[in-house]
Amino acid sequence: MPATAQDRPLTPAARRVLRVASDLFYERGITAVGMELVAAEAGVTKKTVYDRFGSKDALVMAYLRGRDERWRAFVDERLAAVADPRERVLASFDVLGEWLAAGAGRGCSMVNACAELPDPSHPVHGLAAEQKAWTRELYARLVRALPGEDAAGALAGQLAIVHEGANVAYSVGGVRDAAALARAAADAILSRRNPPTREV
Amino acid sequence: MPATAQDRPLTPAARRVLRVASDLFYERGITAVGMELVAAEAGVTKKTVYDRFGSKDALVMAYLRGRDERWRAFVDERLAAVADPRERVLASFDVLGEWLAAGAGRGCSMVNACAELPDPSHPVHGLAAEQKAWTRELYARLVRALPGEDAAGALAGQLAIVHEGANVAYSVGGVRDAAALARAAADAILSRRNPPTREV
DNA sequence: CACTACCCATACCGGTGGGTATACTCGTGG
DNA sequence: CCACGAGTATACCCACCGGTATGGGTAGTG
Repeated sequence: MPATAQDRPLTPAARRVLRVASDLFYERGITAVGMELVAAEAGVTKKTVYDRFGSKDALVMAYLRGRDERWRAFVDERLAAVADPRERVLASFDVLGEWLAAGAGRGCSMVNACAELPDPSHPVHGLAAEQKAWTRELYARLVRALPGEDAAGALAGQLAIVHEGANVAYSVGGVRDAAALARAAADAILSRRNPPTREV
Repeated sequence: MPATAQDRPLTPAARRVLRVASDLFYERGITAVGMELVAAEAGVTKKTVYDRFGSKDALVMAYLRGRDERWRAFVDERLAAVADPRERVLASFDVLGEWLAAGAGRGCSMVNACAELPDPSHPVHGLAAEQKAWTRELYARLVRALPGEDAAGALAGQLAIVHEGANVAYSVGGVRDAAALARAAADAILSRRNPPTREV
């Protein structure tokens, strides 16, 4: 394991740097934000930033990992409160809607990062793929909890696509009710082989 | 109208520049590709590039407009060959699959451009929003052709989201059969209120 | 006490990138 | 015949950016 990936708890200054960098990278873009700005905004010297994180790439990875962690925790927490398996699938889109409304309307940080750092060998792409796989796995788990569902893989793939699409439609297309539309789409997808109890 | 938006036919050198720039911007990213490289790759001087296009932003806009035009023409041509209204909606996802397979796996140029140029006042965002609106309108038209469909708007929004999601799932998530999954999702969405003739 | 971890301040370097300036060539059409 | 549009070639400017270097300060701890 490379020494860059320190698992030691972050120092106070490093926490400030990471918090500021996360906001700046997400809202203004990774390439558009220089290390000088990050340091200044965090009330810290550039040297401190490089002492703690080593490089801009490493700071970017920390930013993306942190955001992803917060997102997963948010989803897990919200979905745990929903009992009905079918409703839990649909609730995931309400969660997305909440997340989108709370954010800066800049869409998925992973998608943005992949667009900004197009080199496929950049670690960002691995992280993004992993994140998308997590989403598919999430839906696979949720779908398997439905009564008598067999083709969990295909269904999960479809739901993940709807999920992704809502994100883009909201941020790039300006579709304010993207999450609601996505929920409706998911409802239709589920109703195909797995109609809600007592539907017409 | 600003003088920058010249409608005069492009000179041969300008065409070469635009073609080369389109490939480079799409495959390596807008920010990562400098004007010097574009000029060199097109066998042209930087001065020529600036004489023809005025600025990098203008060249980027021309690139995006051209790509969008090609995409729309491709869709229109392919869909015109499909007679059945319902099948035509589904065929739009086959068209997307073909387009994705032929491309460099770098996803939607509009989404990428918005990620790379996050300033909301940048003209790219307007263009991207317009493009997404076109997609929704496309699906609205296709849906209105279905027998007895009333809620065309909501359906079109859902289909557009699926469309967008397939694009992202393919390029960022590495889901090779994203288009097929999207088609299946669209089928489910349509079957909700508009089942195919003679279904179980 | 000395050592280490953490942090501040400032200056610097090499590379790159968007954009401009100057001066010359060549073909075409009024 | 000459003016003009298109293009070549080269050099240049300036700003910014990732990253480094040096050097000093303070608090906790064995």
